[in-house]
This record gives sequence, C-alpha cells and structure tokens, in this order.
Amino acid sequence: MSKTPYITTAIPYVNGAPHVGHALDYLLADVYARYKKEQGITVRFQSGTDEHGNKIWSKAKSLGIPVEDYVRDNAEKFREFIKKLGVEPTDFIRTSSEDHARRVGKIWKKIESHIYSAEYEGWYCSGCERFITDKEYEETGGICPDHQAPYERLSEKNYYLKISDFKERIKTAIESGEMTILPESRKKQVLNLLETSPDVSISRPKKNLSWGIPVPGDDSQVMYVWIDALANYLTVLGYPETDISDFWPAEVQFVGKDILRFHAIIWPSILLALGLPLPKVILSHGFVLANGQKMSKSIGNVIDPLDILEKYGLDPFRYYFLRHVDTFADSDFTWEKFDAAYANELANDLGNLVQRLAVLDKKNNVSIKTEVSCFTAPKNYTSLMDNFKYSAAFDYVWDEIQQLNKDINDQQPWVVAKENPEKAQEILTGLTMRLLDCSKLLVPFLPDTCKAIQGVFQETITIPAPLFPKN
RNA sequence: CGUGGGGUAGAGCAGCCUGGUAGCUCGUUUGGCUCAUAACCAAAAGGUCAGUGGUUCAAAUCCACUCCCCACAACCA
Repeated sequence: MSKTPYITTAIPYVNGAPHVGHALDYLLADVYARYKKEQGITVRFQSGTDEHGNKIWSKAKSLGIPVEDYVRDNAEKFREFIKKLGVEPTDFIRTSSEDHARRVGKIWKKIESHIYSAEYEGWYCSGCERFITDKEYEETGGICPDHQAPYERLSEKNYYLKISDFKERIKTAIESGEMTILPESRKKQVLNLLETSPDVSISRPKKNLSWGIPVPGDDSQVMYVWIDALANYLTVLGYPETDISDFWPAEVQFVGKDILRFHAIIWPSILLALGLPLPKVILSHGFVLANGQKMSKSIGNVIDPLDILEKYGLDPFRYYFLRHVDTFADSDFTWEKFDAAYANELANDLGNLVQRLAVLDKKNNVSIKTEVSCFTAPKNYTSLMDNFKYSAAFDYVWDEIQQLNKDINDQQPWVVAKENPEKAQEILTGLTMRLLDCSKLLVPFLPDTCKAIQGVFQETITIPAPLFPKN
C-alpha cells in the first residue's frame, strides 16, 4: 500500500498545440487530486511531455530550429495550458531531459533479460519513413497513396520486449481486479487484445531514428517510444535512483481510450519485468466530439480550448467538461450546449441563487459563523466520486441547489421578515448553510467559484458581482 | 460472418445488468411569486421505448433475427 496516492496523466506528444482532449485528461486527474486534498490527503500528481521521435525531429528541421528549442517551447505551451486550466500537478517531466534519459537507460538494463534482438522485415515507404502493415500493402496495391511510390521490401534490426513472458500474469491481474481497467466495457476489449498481442518492437536503427534515447550497449540503436515514454511515470519519481515505494503502485493512471492498449499491455509488461507492482487503476476516458464528429484538422471542426477559456473563463470551462462530458464515454461539445449550460445552470441556478441569498441575508442582518461547521461529505456523493462518476456527483449537488431555489420560494423569507424578523433570520441561516455545504462539495470542480461563494457568506455578508454574468 | 458503441417525447440523455404504473434536462404552453442575473417556483401538452418474433402472468429491460447510425486502420487524448 502506497502512503501517498500517486496519480498520472498521459504525456502529450509535443508536435502540436494543446487541444480539448488534453484538457479532459488533466481535468479528470485534477478533480481527483483536489477531491483527495479536500479529505486532507496529499497526492503526488504527475504530468509532462513526450518529446522524442521522427515527427518532432522533422518538424523542427522543417522550421529550421534546433530540435531542443522546438521541444522546449512546445513543452512550455503545455505547462502554461495546465496552469490556465487551474490544474495543479506536483511534477512535470520532459522525456528529453537528462534525468529521464539516464534513468530510462538504467531501466532498460534492468529488464534486459526480457529483451531480444531480431530482424524486422516488411514493406517500407521511404517517403513516409515508416513500415506499413501487410493489410495496408494489399489495400493500396503496393503503392503509397501519399507519395505515389511503390513500397520497398526492407529489413532492419530491432530489439523486442517479450510480452509473451507476462501475458498470463497481466490477464490474472486484470481479471482479479489487482489492476482495474475502467470502464468495465473496455476491460473485455483489452483482454481480447492481450490474447493476440505479439512481442513489441522497442527500438529503431539510429539511421532511421536519431532523436531519442540510445539503447545501452548498442550505439546503432535508439529506443522507440514505448519504454521511453511509458517509463516517465517512474522516472519522474526518481526511479530507479530513488526509492519510490511511498508512491508506487499508482492509485490511478488517466489515459485516453486510444492509448489504453499500450497502458494495459506494454506498460504492465515493463513493470513486471522490473519486478514492480501494477497500477491499481487504469482509467480510460472517451473523446470530446464536435457536433457528434471526431475533431480533426482536415474537417476543420477543431475547438480550441483557449477560445473557450478566453470567452468564458476557467470555472465555466471546468464545469462543462466535468459535468456534460462523461468520464468514460465519448461526449459532444457544441457552442450551443456550452452556452445553454452556462446560462441555465451556472448563471440561473447557481449564480442567481448566490445572489438572491446574499441580498436576503444582507437585508435581514444574517451573520454566518463558518469556523464552527464540521462538515462531512454525504456518502452518495463520495461513492460517486470514488468511482470517478463526476457528472453524477455534479447532478447530486445540483439537485440540492435546485431544491434550495424551491425552498426559498416556498418559505418566502421576505414575507416572514415583515412579521417575524428573527424567524426570517433563522430560515435564511439554514438555507445559507446548505448552500455553503454545496459549495464544499463543488470545490474539486469549481475551485474559484467556491472560494468566491465562501467569501460572500461571512459574519458580514458581501453582496458580490454576479458570479456568472450573462452577456 | 471483422471488433466495439448506439437507435427511448421537438432536441440531448437516464432507465436495461438485478423484468412489474416510462423518467430527467432544455425547448413549448399556461399560471404563481417579486428576495434575485427578465432570474425563481408550479402545472400542462408531447413517446405504439428502431422493427419482427420468442420466453414470461408481465418486456424499454431477457433471448433470436432484421434494419439504420457511429467509432476502431491512415500525425492527433
């Protein structure tokens, strides 16, 4: 049992700007971290960037700048993006860093008994600089559609990791729940994939891949993405130079559904080869769609998260992506939906509730003593949060917010005040305390808003500017 | 015979695992309130739960088949 919960996010490949998918990954992890923090538990929270590989190398080259500068600038974009999302990781690792490279080299040495070298032979396009699958070869009739050139038959030396050494062990771990795959529906898919997974190629000849970590003891080979990138979850903690038993095994690893297979097959293989325990939970989230379609540059329907942040600010952004985007399933983003959620839910339900209560409290000289409240989160809420059902947890709190609006109407404190001011104060204090309880439950989701709400209802009530102004 | 997800009021979805009066949000219509960001509250209209067949006293729910949509292969969470 690790003493400090360790949560991880996928490290983005830095050949492009941050997009909403990255935002989702970060936010899901951040809510969990903040939720734990609210319970008085400190977490270790990793983040970082994946910076090696040919694509980055050639991109930098085409821009005419040194690759080190290119990745540094892009990594910085992600670091800033994380900050803008209100996400507060404890670590940020860059795979091109010296520490990472040195530690990965040591990791490679430790698992060498599960590594072997073999010739890889296949169809290769020199234009794409990559091998293609046999299936692809048949479909294209042996000619690369991008370059209109025939594929060549090439062979090269690769190192392979023996996935076969670990299949049974991984299967057992997944089935027993030792390593939980969430959601359940993807667990079956992973088990299917595991059955047929071949050993995986983990290196490339240096002549084909120069921007990467050298394979220890073989100058002609460079590590391919798997060990380089996946090992970040360990090297960021200092492994193998530092004892990581306080943090490892990870509590939750957040990944996108497209990279689940690597995290559920290759990654556990590496861990088992190292003799380390497997992560407790691998959570794979869905995609954010635009109008029901996958966002892509070619369709031109990409939503830039920075646009949303700029137009609406941080908490509305977090609100939409944590309540109206499902943790596990693909969800839709449209500006119409976002606008509707903002106006109906944030402004009318919550913002207006804060406003009307603040005014009523002020008029009736209500004074709130917050320091005495000993608050425990209701079980319904915690069990949803513990299972990462964030939007359901939101629903739970929102029911109470709507109930508060009803109760204000029903109890009519403004009428009571005319006859019985003390009774009105009592009613308002009760209602206000309930609102403050709601705000405590929303802290992991909307940190700034909750801070603002708690600032309003003190011994002296401060009537705030509208929390979520319209127009 | 590829694999997976889905088809439930105008829109978006829950319910299905563990059969028993079809629910939520938005929108629409009508009414109430006046503390509040023209906000809030209440009521109403609106569905042969994709289709066909089966199991059952009883099927949106379980089973079989059929139809339709979408993802999984190609930089991209």
